[in-house]
Amino acid sequence: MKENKTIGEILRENRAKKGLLLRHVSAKLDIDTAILSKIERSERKATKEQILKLAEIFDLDKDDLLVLYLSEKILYEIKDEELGQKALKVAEQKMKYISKNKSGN
Amino acid sequence: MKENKTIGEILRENRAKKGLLLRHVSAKLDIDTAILSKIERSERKATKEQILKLAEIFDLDKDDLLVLYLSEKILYEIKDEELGQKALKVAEQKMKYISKNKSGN
DNA sequence: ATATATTTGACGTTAATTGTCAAGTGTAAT
DNA sequence: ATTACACTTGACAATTAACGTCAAATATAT
Repeated sequence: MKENKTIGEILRENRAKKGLLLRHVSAKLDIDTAILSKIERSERKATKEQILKLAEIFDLDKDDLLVLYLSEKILYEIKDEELGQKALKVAEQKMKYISKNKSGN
Repeated sequence: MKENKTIGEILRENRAKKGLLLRHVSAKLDIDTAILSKIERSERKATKEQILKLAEIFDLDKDDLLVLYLSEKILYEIKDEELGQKALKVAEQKMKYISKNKSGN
């Protein structure tokens, strides 16, 4: 039973839970409501900074939200690629290799 | 015993193996030698089209090279992120979920 | 020293991202 | 049915990043 909501869906749910309007939240982000609307409907991507602010606004765990955000960014890169799955696995391998060989490890 | 060459290193090795100069290969790609030089030293990313041409030029398996290319693109997205590993895993989960729910599956 | 191959960095151009704005749609209450 | 409000949509502008050229600098070999 895996959850599989988009970050946009999560943002919208949390905004509703707090009883906030697009207007309120977008003001805090200092952007037009139009953009926030699009972010919530996955029509646009948020910036990292916006994600961090949103985590604050909704009292969500920043790391959790960031992980979700980054995973969507990754998927965006390979969404139209046949070889996406394989590329992901190779990326993981490389990542492990890199962190193994980090100084101070 | 994992190989861990960059795509740039692979390209340079293969160019050497064929005894070709930057000039020769870059001409086929229709770009300046400067760019190819940078690609080989991982200072620039190639485009997908360039990767496909390079696979042809060096008689390499296109899928293999593309997977490598995509994996580097993915890593590029998260290279400075603490949460990169986690994001990759989540991306893989999502990816599986997506392909499960594809039509004609 | 010349010649050739590669590298470097300053600089355009193009394309993608991020945003605004104004008009449009949906919904609920008067 | 018109007013009011929340949200959505699409055309457009501004900013940033990607992609390229070019000419000068550096290396390497003859």
